[in-house]
Amino acid sequence: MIDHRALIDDPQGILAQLRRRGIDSATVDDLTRLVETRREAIQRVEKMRHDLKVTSGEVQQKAKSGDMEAVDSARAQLKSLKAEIKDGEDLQQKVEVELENRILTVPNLPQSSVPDGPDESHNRVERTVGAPTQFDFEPKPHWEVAEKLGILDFERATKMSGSRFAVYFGAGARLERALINFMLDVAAENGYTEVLPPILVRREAMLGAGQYPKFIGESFETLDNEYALIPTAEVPLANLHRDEIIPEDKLPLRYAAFTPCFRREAGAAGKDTRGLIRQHQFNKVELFSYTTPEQSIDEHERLTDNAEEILRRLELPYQVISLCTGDLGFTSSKTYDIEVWLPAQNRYREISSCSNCLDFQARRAHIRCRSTDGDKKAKPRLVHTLNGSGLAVGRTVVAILENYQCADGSVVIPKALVPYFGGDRIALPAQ
RNA sequence: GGAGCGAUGGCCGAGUUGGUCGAAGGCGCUUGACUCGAAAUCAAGUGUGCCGCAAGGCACCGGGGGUUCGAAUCCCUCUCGCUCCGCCA
Repeated sequence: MIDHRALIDDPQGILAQLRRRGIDSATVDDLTRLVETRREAIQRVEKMRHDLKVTSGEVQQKAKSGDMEAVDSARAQLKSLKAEIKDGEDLQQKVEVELENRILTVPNLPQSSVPDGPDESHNRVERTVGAPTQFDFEPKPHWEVAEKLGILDFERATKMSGSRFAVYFGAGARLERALINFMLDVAAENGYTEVLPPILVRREAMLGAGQYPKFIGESFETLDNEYALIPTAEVPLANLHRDEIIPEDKLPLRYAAFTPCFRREAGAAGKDTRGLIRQHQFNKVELFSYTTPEQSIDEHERLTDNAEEILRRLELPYQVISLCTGDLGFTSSKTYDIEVWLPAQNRYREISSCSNCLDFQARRAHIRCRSTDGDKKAKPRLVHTLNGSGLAVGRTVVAILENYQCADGSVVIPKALVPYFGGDRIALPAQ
């Protein structure tokens, strides 16, 4: 959620930044008007409440002195004031609800270093690491590799769950598990505290993380609508410090969480229907940082590098791109996508997305920090939050199966993963 | 699932015949005095948000709603916690 104070202080500045994301001036004008209406409503109500308070005290004095006639007439008078206040409060609440509803649909302001552009074709490649894997045979898509090895079964998954699900068998299940452990260990080395959070959360948690109300249609909920299945561990991690004031010397706080993630993929009908790329349920290790406002720009680079480190250690070729304003996620002020090379698709595909939300999530979730050195009178400030996949596990399996496949159909296990996997190759099953 | 009890400031804990209570007291913390320094002692200060240029004002005693001129205090409801019973692992 953007800062509504800023709409009064610098509406032109806000408009200029939101324009880059395709928000028109009418929207900003509406919001600014609402903010001002709200202010007027508050001032009117507070004035009346003040009068009520003072006069109410006088009633007590009169009652004490036994002047019951004066008490009765004051009561009648206050009763009508009370009714006026009630009307004023209703109006104020109406304005505030409307402002809230409107402002919740406004995306975060992009950082100046974010490239402009309407769609992904304007994303900027920041760096490329490694070169596309070379083969002396035609590399197969991962689902063919996997089915031949007997480690992934998409058809049987439909028996219990329908499309966009997979069953892992044997070495496949083991590979997924090895990757999870490997990623969590690397995260721990980099200073992240491991967290195993609930994956069923209340709607307020979805709101706090910025998923709701915008993406209600993307989520799975329980039948009573009491709980939502998390679409990413970002949701529980962003709510971890709800309503807290964190001493600044504790920041940055870094967390890594392995969780399953659940997404309807409502807008993706027909896309990536084969294989592990786009599933309703997938595993992910998520990295999350809470920082002071001063730290977040640097932390964004660090967090992205921590995610890249997984690919470097697995010796998988990748590139890092900076999303343009039109491709930026709702809550993000700047996002780096890490894309891994997939030989069978002959292109790079997203395997991680690292975003700096600045104070956008913190404002909704009431997460603040306070200076710890000297200045005890310092006002609490909103923290900055950052998140990134480190990495999407299923897609990492895809990348390994495709990049490490051999002509005979077997798959080599990346060296860094051998101790976790307990072997250096997935061989074809004996006939 | 049934019955009962509870939720107050960083922590502990008063306040529940409604009235000046943002809230006693203690602890903790900050600053000052004393001290070579520390401890002890003494004094003062010590929540958050919103509106306001400011002075100041308004709100908040788990969340929401109600009664009343006036509610931390009364009523309803939700969430969370504890105790007992039942049920399940």
